[in-house]
Amino acid sequence: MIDPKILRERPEEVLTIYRERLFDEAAVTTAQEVLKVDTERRRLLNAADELKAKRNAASQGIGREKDEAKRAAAIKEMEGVKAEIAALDEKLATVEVEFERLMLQLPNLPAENVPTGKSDAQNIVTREHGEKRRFDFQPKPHWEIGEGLGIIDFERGVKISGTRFYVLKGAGARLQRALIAWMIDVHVEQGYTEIYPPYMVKQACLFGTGNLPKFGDNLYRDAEEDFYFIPTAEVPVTNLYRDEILDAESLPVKHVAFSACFRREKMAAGRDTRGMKRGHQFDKVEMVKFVHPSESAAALQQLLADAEAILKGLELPYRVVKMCTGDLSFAACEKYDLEVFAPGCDEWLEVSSCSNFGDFQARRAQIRFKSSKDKKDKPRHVHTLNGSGLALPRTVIAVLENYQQPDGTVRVPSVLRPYMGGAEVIRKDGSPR
RNA sequence: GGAGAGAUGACCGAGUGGUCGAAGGUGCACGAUUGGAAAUCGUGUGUGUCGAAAGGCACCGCGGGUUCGAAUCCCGCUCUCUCCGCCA
Repeated sequence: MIDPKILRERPEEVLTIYRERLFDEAAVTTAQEVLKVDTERRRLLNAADELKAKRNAASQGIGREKDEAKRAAAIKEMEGVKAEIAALDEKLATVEVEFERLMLQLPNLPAENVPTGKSDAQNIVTREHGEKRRFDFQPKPHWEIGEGLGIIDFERGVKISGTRFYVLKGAGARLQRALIAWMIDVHVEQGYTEIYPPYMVKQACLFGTGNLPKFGDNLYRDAEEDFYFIPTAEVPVTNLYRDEILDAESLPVKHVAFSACFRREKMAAGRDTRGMKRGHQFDKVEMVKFVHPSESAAALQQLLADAEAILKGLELPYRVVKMCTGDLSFAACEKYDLEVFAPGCDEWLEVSSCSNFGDFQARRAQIRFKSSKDKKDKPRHVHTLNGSGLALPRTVIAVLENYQQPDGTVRVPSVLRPYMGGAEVIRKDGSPR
């Protein structure tokens, strides 16, 4: 949620940003409605508060009044006031619900340094790292490598769960598990505290991170109870401190969490159906930070570097892409993607997305901080950031495709060998078919 | 799933219709005292919202109701604890 005060005090500025930076006319319209509703809201609020002040004063008087006749008269008068208050409160409640509903739909405002652009075409490749490997044979896509080695079973995945599901087996499953364990270890080393979060959360959590109300059609949920399956560990981990006031001295708080992620991918129907690039369920290691507002810009750069350390450790060629305003996600004010090159499918795969949300999520989730030392310090919203470090299936794809050999085997990246029982090469494991 | 008990500020705990945003204690912060500390004494110590300010309003698990007035009464819900059942 953006700060309602900014919208109220500098409406033209906000509208211009929505129109000329985000190219989001729906947001412009919504913001204009918010302004109207807000004016009405404050009018009703002031009127109701005034009457309540009158009632409270009178009620105290009634409590002290000994004269029965005067007492009865005062009560009689207050009955009228009571009805007026009830009427105003009812209107106010309606207006407040509307205000909230609209505010939750407004996207975050981009940071100043975010380039203006309408689509991903205006994104900027900030830097590239590592050379694309030169092959003296035709590199295969991961689905061929995986099936050849008997470590990915697409057919059975579809049989038991349907399209967009696959099964990892033997060294394939182990490779993924090795990556998870190693990545978490790296991030812990970087100062992140490991979290094992619930994979199912209450609806309020999704409003907190900004997935709801706008993106509900990408979420799985329990039909009977208030449970949503998390689309990313960002949701439970960010909500860890929902409705809390953190000690300013404890910032920055840095967490790393591994979790399965569940996404309906309805919007992307038909896209990336081949291989394991886009599934309904995938694993991801996620970093989440809660920082002082003055430090979030630097914290984003560090977060990016922390994610990049994984790709560097794996010795995979990657590039850093800075999102332009039009490609920024709903809740982010600044965002970078990390794309790894997969020579088999011959494309850059997005394996990480590192975002600074400013106070947007903190405002929705009411995550604040205050100094425990300085008594005059008022609670303020923290800034939240998160970034994948990294998304698993695509990292597995990149490893398989970049480390493949002409005979169909795959070398194990050296950092993973200790996590793979010392194995240096993945060979055909003798699958039952 | 069945039965019972409970939910008040950072924490403990009082409060069963009126000056209660909430006694008392602990903790914490600042000050006094001290060579320094402990002990002691004093002062202070929630959040949100509206307002230029003065100040107002709201919040005692959550939501509704009764009343001129609700932390206190009524209804619904959630959560926690104990016992039983079941289970990884």
